[in-house]
Amino acid sequence: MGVTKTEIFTEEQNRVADLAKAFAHPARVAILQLLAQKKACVCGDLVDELPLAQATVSQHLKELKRIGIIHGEIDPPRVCYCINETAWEEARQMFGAFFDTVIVGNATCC
Amino acid sequence: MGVTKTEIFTEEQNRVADLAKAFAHPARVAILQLLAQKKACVCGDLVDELPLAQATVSQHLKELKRIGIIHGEIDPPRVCYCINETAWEEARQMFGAFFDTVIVGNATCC
DNA sequence: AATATATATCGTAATATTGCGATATATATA
DNA sequence: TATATATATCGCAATATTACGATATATATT
Repeated sequence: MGVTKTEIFTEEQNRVADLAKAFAHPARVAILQLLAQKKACVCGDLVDELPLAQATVSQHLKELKRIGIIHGEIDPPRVCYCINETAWEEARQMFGAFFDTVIVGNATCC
Repeated sequence: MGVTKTEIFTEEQNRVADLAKAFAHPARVAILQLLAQKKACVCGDLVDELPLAQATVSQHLKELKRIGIIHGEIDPPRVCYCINETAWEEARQMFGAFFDTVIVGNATCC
């Protein structure tokens, strides 16, 4: 169906999934890397760095904003995008906690 | 198009994106949590724990196997799934490194 | 006011994902 | 050999995602 049954999962599971979506496309990974390293901030610079159409980049930025991992500040006629450090920390915590739940070497069956 | 242009991104960017896909659906998050906490290992137990059809769970397991984050061991007629600890560590490293690339509080524009 | 610049949104096409019932497969047991 | 059990795969329908050209919007500059 392509329609995820979000209502049957916990808030945490849905949030982890949503945050993971920010990283689940190489273009968004590239955008986040550029923003994280402050190599680019202005939308147009991101478009220049990426081999994608302006409309496509804008769409990915919109998705990242929806997730909350970045925010944009209007500086007419430009828009400056930055990592939302609060959400970034939230993601770091969530994934960190997640990875720590595995007891390495504790395999009981396989 | 729904067709990602993987060839224009780096190996690392594509790998991060692929690993993130493992976490980018709440059902897969739930599966990984169950496996990580060893609350379930056998496919049928996962199906019992999740409010999804057996075919759907099997499909998610297949995707997780494709990514490499889990592996399955046949124990006829059952299949025991486990976290692939090597890939798990790879993911932990990759995301950890990624999160560390942000220079917190170093905003130059916004 | 007209124009240029930067970004967002619209519309559309192609492909991917999600979900499930039905069915296939493969092994153990009667 | 027939049957039961567990899992995988097939086929389909609905929805989501990705990508881009065209266009809209919004602000500066001439």
